[in-house]
Amino acid sequence: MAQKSVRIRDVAKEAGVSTATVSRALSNPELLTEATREAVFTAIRSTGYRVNKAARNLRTRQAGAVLVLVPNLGNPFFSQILAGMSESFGDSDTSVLIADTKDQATSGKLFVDYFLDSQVDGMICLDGGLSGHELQQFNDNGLSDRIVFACEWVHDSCLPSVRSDNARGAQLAVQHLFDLGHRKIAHITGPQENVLTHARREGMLAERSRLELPIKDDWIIRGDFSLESGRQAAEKIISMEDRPTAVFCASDQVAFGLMSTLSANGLRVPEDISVVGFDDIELSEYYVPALTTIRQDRHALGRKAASLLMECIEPEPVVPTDRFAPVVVDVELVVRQSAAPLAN
Amino acid sequence: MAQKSVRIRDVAKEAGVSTATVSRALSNPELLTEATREAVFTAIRSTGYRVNKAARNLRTRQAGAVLVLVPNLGNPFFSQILAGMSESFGDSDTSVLIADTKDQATSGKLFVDYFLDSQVDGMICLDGGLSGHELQQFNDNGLSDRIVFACEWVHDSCLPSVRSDNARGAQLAVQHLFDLGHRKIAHITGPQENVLTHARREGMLAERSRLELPIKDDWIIRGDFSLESGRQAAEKIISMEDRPTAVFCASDQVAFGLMSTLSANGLRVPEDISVVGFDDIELSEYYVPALTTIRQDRHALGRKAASLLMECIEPEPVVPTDRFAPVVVDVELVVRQSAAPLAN
DNA sequence: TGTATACATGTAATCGATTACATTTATCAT
DNA sequence: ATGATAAATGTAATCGATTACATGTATACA
Repeated sequence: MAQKSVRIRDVAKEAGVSTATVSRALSNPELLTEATREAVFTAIRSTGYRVNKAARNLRTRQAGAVLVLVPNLGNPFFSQILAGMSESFGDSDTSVLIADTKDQATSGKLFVDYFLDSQVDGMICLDGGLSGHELQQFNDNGLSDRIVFACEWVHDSCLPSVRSDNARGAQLAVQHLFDLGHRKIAHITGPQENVLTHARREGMLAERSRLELPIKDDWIIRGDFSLESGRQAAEKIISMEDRPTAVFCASDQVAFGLMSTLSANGLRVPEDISVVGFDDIELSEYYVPALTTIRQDRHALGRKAASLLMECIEPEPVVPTDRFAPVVVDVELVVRQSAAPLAN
Repeated sequence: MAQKSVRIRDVAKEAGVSTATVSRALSNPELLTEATREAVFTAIRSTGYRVNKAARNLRTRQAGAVLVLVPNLGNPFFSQILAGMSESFGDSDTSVLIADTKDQATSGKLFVDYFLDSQVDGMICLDGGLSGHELQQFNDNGLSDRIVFACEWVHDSCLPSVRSDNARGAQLAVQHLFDLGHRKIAHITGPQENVLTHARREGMLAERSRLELPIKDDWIIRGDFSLESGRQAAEKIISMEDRPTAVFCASDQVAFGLMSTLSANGLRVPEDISVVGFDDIELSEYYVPALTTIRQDRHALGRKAASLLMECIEPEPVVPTDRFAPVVVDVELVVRQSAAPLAN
């Protein structure tokens, strides 16, 4: 690639040892005598040697990289997760490839190809909506032990995953609204087949019936986590004859879309309608009004997913008995201004 | 990596040709007879052969990957750019590594290391704030012809770059406010050393003097593109005795931070203060009020940066005479609700 | 027919690091 | 002193694809 080419042989010559010894100094320093080790490292420094990753990868049959599949990079929700991951991968000099599952340009390529082309050793998938076909391919190629799901997961597959306590989040949201006096609580869901949609919807329904709140079918409005779906939900709500007084949204983005459109139609948040989101992305604090929401510890999600994956793809993976039990990360209610006591 | 190991030799045997022929079928199909080519591809399909990238990379001294340096992945501004890039890289099966320059976890690693470790062939840098030290290292290693800047760039370096017409954007913003009757126009800048800060500030100053608008030093408020800096700027503005009637912000995020805090302090946008942003991220349309802003064609920026880089790192790079002239992408004023006619 | 030329394909060296196995040296018990 | 054992290091095969060079074959032209 570059013009320089200090090879391991050059270092060996410089240090007066064999290439094997140099290699060992790098990967198993404890096998060497203090003295030789020193000599090798001195030679490495004086020659400016850097190991050639391609050669190493070829020989060790590893890629030194992992793939992270993100449903939508445009959603700022994901950045902190990626930061958490790079923290865990940090020292292991594993590179992180990021692919957007919604990206038209790359959609021709199957994700299993990254493995088959020996480009990555493992994958963290933030998209629970992988097609059964894709998953089947992972299975067929014996790759399913190199996948970790984070945030989302695949319903009733037993792949390892890290996730927030979604049901608990939904419960906190509904309870908060209940405590503020609200009884007519609507919910804007995520996309229909999504596992998060399901977990949050069930959590909210459970809490709603525990509190014996009235249930109306059209207070469950289908969305898809996007700003635009929040806008559409707002239009539905505006046109209802029996309007809810509060709305729990499956994501902060939905809440923004909702509030924006309510406001454009003269409905004030929180005076006329209270709104609670889910995620607590950075912007939530700076929206008008500041969004009351459920905080996911995105950094922890990323960090844990990364270390879980590293355990899986290590040469001698530790296989704890509960390998398939999802790692669940706590959520937290963040009270701001978008939900207020019911006016009467 | 996986257990399977169909090697090029296996394909060759299956097709009754030599490994060289198989290799040629893949990289220079036109060298082969129709018949042999067919035979090879049939064998490839029947064996399920996939080229081993590590081996190819080792032999060709290429990495088949590029690095994209992003100043802050949490800023949704960058996602569309990445999408644009992956569109350009799409067919060339180049992998894209993304690194966040603000990422603590990776900050120990110098970016030049990615090259020296032969992990990437080129780099697109969205951060003009690379230290002189880093840049020097690229020079020292003869790597400066493998870098393309996008959005930001390094002042007075002659590295190729793709950028928006920032001065024009600033001009459009000021002119729009002027047309609405505003004369007292403030500006919240980006970080002090940033090239965008400079370009936009100068653009706004030029337009302001062209229109013979009053100039007050404390109407130029230092920010850093972040939500938080918008909040701080709002506090300064609120406490001014001679308040501007309109504010042009160096980024949408700043505008959000600003509006959020103005609003929390009882100042209405746009009735009391008009606000114009810069970027047009997706959320701008859904803020309350919807943000009037300068749209950057992020997709085009990404697409062009990627193809520019590909030209640079091709085996026989085309060296157009104007290699160092920045590629400039048009901007556009998007009128929404955050800027309104001056009330009097 | 013979020779020059272009074209298609094969042979084998090569990219640079890792590691199984071999060898040497040091340590220790008998 | 001798052999056994462990520790340190070296030798050389290997990972899998690419490609310079060699070889073989077909075509054209004299």
